Amino acid sequence: MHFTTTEENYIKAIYHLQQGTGNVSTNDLAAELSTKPASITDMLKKLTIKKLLRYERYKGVRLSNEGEKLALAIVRKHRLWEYFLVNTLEFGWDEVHEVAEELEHISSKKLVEQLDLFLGYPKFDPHGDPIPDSQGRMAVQQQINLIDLALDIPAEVCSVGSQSTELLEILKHKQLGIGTKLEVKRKFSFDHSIEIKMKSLPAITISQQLAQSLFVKTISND
Amino acid sequence: MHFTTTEENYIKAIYHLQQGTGNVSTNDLAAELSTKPASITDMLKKLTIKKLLRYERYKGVRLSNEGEKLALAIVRKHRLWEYFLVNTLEFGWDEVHEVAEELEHISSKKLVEQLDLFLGYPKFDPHGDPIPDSQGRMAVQQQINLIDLALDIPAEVCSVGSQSTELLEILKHKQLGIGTKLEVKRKFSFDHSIEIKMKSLPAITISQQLAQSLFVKTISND
DNA sequence: ACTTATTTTTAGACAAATCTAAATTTAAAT
DNA sequence: ATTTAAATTTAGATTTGTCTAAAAATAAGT
Repeated sequence: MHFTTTEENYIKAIYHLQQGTGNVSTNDLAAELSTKPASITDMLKKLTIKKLLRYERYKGVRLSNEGEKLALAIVRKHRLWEYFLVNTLEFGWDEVHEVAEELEHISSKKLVEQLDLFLGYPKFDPHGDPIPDSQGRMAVQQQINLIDLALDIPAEVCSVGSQSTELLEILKHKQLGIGTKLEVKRKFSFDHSIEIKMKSLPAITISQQLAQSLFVKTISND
Repeated sequence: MHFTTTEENYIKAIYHLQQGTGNVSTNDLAAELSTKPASITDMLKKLTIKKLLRYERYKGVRLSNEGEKLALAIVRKHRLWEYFLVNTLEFGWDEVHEVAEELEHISSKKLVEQLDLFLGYPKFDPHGDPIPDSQGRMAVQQQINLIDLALDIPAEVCSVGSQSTELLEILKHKQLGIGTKLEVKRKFSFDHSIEIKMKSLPAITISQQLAQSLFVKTISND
C-alpha cells in the first residue's frame, strides 16, 4: 500500500505524541502539524479507513500495529538520512533536520537498506536518537537529562531537546553542541541552575531551562 | 521561488522534448506525462504566469531562460543521484531511474553541492548522460550510435536508448549492458543487422533496431 | 477552396487536503 | 446538577491537479 507525504506526516506526528501514555488529542495534533483541528478530524477518518489507527470520535487516537510499523519505517529513514548527511556529506548536526524531513518520504525499500549497509548499520543518529533497524527494533538510550547528571561525572552531550532557533542560538553562544564533553561542578538549589566545566574553558553557569533541554551520556575518562 | 513536484515534472518533460528544434506540442507532452491534453493546457497557463515558459495558444511551448535553468537543476540532481546509487550504494545501472525520479525533487541546494563534492564531481551518469555542473554547463558526449561504429574499433557501451522492460530483457539475454566492451565485426546491408564480438564470448548478431538503441564510445585497446 | 480530420482549448466536474464558522460533545466549575 | 468553558466535529467553501465532453482552431485531402 502507498501513502502520501501528508499521510506519512500525520502518522509520524501521532507516533511522536503518543510516546508513553494515553491517546493523542486532536488539538495536540493540530499544534504539532500547524493545521486546524478540523483538518485533523478529516484526516483521522481517512487514516482509520486505511487501518493505520484506532480512532473514536471525541476520544482521541492511537496508532494500530500497521500504523506503528509505518511510523517506525519513516523514523528509520529520517534518522538514517540525518546520519548520512552529517557523516558522509559533512553537514552540521543542526542543519540536517529539514532536509531529512524531505528525504524520509522517498519510498524505495532497497534505497534504505543499501544506505544502512553503506553507513555501517549505525545505532544512533547525530542527535543521539536511536535508529530503528529494518524490523523496527531500536537500541535503548542510556541518555539522561543534564539536570540529573551527578557531580564530577564526565559526560558527553548527545541530544538536544528541540531544534528551535532560540535554543540553537544560546547553545552556539555558550559553545555547547552535540559531542561536547563536560562535567557538572555545582548545583544551586535556589534556581536549579548548574555550573558546568568543559575542557580548556572556564566553568560556566547554565539555567535550569537550558540544562533540561540537554541530554548526555556518561563517558569513561580517558 | 518554490515549485511543486508536478510542476517540476512538466518542466523536465518539456526540456527533454524540446531538445533540438521547434516548439513542444500539447499532445506530445500529454503522451510523455501520461495525462490528457486538457490537463496540459491548464498547467501550461499556470507555468506561463510563473514565467518558466513561453506559450501561445495552439502554437506549442518552449522553456524560458528561467525554465531551462530549472530543468538543468532537476536533470543535475537526477543524474547525480543515479551516480550515487550505482557507485556508492551498489545499485545496478538498470534499477536507479525510478528512485532518482523521486530524489530529484529534494530541494536542498546544499545537499546537491555536498553530494557532488562527495562523488568527486562526476561528468557522466551511469547511463552515459552528462551531468550538468552547478552552473548548468555539461560535457559534450562523444558517444556514437552503435550502428555507426566502424569495424574492428574497440568500444564500450555507455548509454542505452530507453529504459523499457522489453529493451532491458533482450539486453540481459544477450549479456549486453552499460560498460560492455565490444567490436563490430561485420555489417549486413540486407537488413542492417551487425555482428559484434565481446571478449571471451562467441560473436553474435544483433538487429538494426537493437544496435540503434545502444550508444558507445571508442576505447584505447589496452 | 471546401470539407474532413486532427489538435488544442474551454467549460464544468471531481478528489485531496485544507480552511472558516457553526454545531455538538465532553470536561470543569460553581 | 446546571451552567460555562474547552475541545471536537460537521458543513460548506477553496485550491491544486486532474478528468470528460463539447467547442474552437489548425492542418490535411481532394
